[in-house]
Amino acid sequence: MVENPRLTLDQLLCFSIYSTGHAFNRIYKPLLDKIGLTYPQYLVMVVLWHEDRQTVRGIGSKLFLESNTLTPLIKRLEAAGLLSRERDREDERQVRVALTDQGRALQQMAADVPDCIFEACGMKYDELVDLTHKLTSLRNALEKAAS
Amino acid sequence: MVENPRLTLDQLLCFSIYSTGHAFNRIYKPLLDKIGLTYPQYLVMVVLWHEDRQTVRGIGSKLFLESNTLTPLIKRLEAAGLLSRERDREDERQVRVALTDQGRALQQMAADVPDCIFEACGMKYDELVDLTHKLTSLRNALEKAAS
DNA sequence: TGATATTAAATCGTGCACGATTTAAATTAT
DNA sequence: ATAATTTAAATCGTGCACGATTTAATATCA
Repeated sequence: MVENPRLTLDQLLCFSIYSTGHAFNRIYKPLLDKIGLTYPQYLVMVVLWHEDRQTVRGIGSKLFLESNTLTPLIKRLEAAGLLSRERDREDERQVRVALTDQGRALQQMAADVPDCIFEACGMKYDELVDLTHKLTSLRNALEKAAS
Repeated sequence: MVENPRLTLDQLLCFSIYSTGHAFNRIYKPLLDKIGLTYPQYLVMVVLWHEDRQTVRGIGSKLFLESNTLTPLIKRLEAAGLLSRERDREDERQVRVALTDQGRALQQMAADVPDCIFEACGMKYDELVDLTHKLTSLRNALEKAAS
C-alpha cells in the first residue's frame, strides 16, 4: 500500500507528538485538578515560580504563546487569587504579572507533580533527558523553517 | 536554584512535547490552508484515505479522540463536501463515515505535505523514525499509567 | 514639535479537546 | 418477553490556540 516510506512519516512523527501530548494531558489532569490548574495554567505558574514579575510578552516568549492566548488565561489565574496584573510604570504598554502569597504557596502543593509524571513515563532519567533534547532541537528546526 | 534535577524534568519533557506540537502546527498550517483543512481534520482524512467507511469510534480509536471532539469535526468535513455520514444498517448506534469523490480527490492535493514536513524537520529519516518509536512507546506507557 | 511607525495587550471569531450528560439502539439477564 | 445494562453518537460547557484586528502607549523621524 505504501510505496514510499516518507509518505507516512509525517503522520507517524507528527502524530506521535500530537497523541503523546494528549496522553500527557490525561496524566496531568488529575494531578493538577487537585490544585485547581489546567496544564497551560500550570506552565505559567512554573514560569513565574522560576522568576516573578514578568510581562505577558516575557511569559509568552518562554511558552511560545501570545497575548491572545495568555491574557484570558492569566485573568483566570488572577480571578483564582494566584497572581496580580498591573501596568508597568516605566512602560504602560506592558502588563507585569506577579505572584500573590497564595500563588507562591501553591508551589509547595505542586511539589510532587514532577515525580508523579516521571513515574508515569516509565523510562530511565537519562532516556527522558535525551528525548527532551531531541524534541527541543526538532522544535528549533521547525521554528526556523516556519520563519 | 534547582537542587534536584527531577524537579524540572516534567517541565522539560512535557513542555518539549507541548511546544514541539505547537511548532508542528505552525508548519502544517500554511500547507493545510491550501486544501482547506485543519491538522485534526487532516488526520481524520489520512485515516479514511487509508481505510474508507469507518465508524466514528473506529476513527477515534486511531486518533485517541472521542465523539465529543470528532462529531463536530466530521460534520465540518461533511459540510465541506469531503465525506458523508450515515447510520450503519446493521447497528444503528454507529455512524459510518465515507469519503466522497471530492474527499478522495483531496488525497492527491495533499500528496506533497509529507515531504514538506520532512524537509522542515531538518533531521535524517532514521532519526525521525527512531524519535517516533520512542514517543510511541512513551505514549503507551502514559496510557497504561492513566488507566 | 507633530506625523508616522512600532510595540504590547486586549478583543473577537473559529476550531479543537475533553468531562459530563443525554439519547437511542443493542445486548444481557431475569 | 421485558427490564436492566451497555454501547455509540451527539450535545453542552469550559478552556486553550491562534489569525486578525483594535486600542493605547512609546519610539522614530521629517
